[in-house]
Amino acid sequence: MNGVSLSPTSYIVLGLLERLGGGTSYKLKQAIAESVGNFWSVPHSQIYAEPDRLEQAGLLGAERESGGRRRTRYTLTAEGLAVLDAWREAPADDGLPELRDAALLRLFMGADPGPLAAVRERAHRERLAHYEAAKARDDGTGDRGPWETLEAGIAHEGVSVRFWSQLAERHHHG
Amino acid sequence: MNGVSLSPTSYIVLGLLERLGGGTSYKLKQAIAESVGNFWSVPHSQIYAEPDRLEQAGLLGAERESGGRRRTRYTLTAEGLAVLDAWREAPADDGLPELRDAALLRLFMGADPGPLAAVRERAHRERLAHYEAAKARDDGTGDRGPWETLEAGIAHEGVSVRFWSQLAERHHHG
DNA sequence: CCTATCATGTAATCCGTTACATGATTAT
DNA sequence: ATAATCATGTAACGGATTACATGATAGG
Repeated sequence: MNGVSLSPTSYIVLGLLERLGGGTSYKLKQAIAESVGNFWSVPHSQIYAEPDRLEQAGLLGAERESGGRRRTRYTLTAEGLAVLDAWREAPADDGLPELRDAALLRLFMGADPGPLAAVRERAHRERLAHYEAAKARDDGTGDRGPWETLEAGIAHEGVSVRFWSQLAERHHHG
Repeated sequence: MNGVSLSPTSYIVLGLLERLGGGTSYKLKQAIAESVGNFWSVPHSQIYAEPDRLEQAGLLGAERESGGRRRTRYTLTAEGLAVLDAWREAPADDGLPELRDAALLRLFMGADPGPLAAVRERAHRERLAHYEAAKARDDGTGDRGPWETLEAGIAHEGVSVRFWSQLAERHHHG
């Protein structure tokens, strides 16, 4: 029982390395960008720093190239897999998420809703379209997890579009 | 034009101090807890640290008690108000928010949806009820901003309840 | 009076943001 | 060859998280 405390970023790294069967930080970066990054992004400097920490903790093994690109390839250790499994099976004691929407913050603090709503409506419509395209490309044969979270994303983008478009309507002639 | 770069936390402090007409960090803490903190919380240590920074930057004035509780009372300076106004009037160039829901992360990474969904459905229902109670208490005479953001919160909690309850249904017998 | 909770901060550490830097490929 | 972009990191800084600490006030 070593007491390393792991962050969501840690589990993203562990989980994707499991799915990919190991890989470099750059590989992770790509994998995040097109999947989990849609609802939980990780800056690329962290994608290089975090596997290092996990290696120190014994959850990853690393092989470093000496020549060429000198890249480092990480793989899950048995302990890393155990930790990942334990996290998946643990009771979900996470706190509820917050919206943390900077546009809502401006609105709350008294910004003019008109321009704000117009900009946000467009942006959310685009993201919604992007998610729906991704869903259309999905043939349903892969893991369930990513598919479910995509559904969640679509649902939330839907209400965002409705919220901002209604707000825009109430303010576009005033 | 001094180049202090302000964070969302900064604007929360500035905006609430404007609304409250000045106050101590503890007063801010309470004000955040019952309003903007619902979608953008700030840890209490930051609520003590941030006004200090803003004072250094000349955006707040501070009066420190010498006896008793030795508390510090902050007020907006003219420059602070100008900065707050500029932010409210600026084009909304903020990036879209991310869900960053730890339960979605577990789901994505392969956790069993059943227990997860049951727990989250309950939690979101409670928060939804809490928001709706707050809405019922609102007599509509106050600022629009908080009311609009409350609407946004209700809408998002609604889809969260639907998402997790549907997921729970699909998994509660198997 | 004693204890619990309110009120008010400070400190250590860690993580995220941003910027810097540079070697490898690919395209022209 | 040269330029562009891909790939792979490092470093500095600041803000967030977490823990520690302690003086006031209220309730019993």
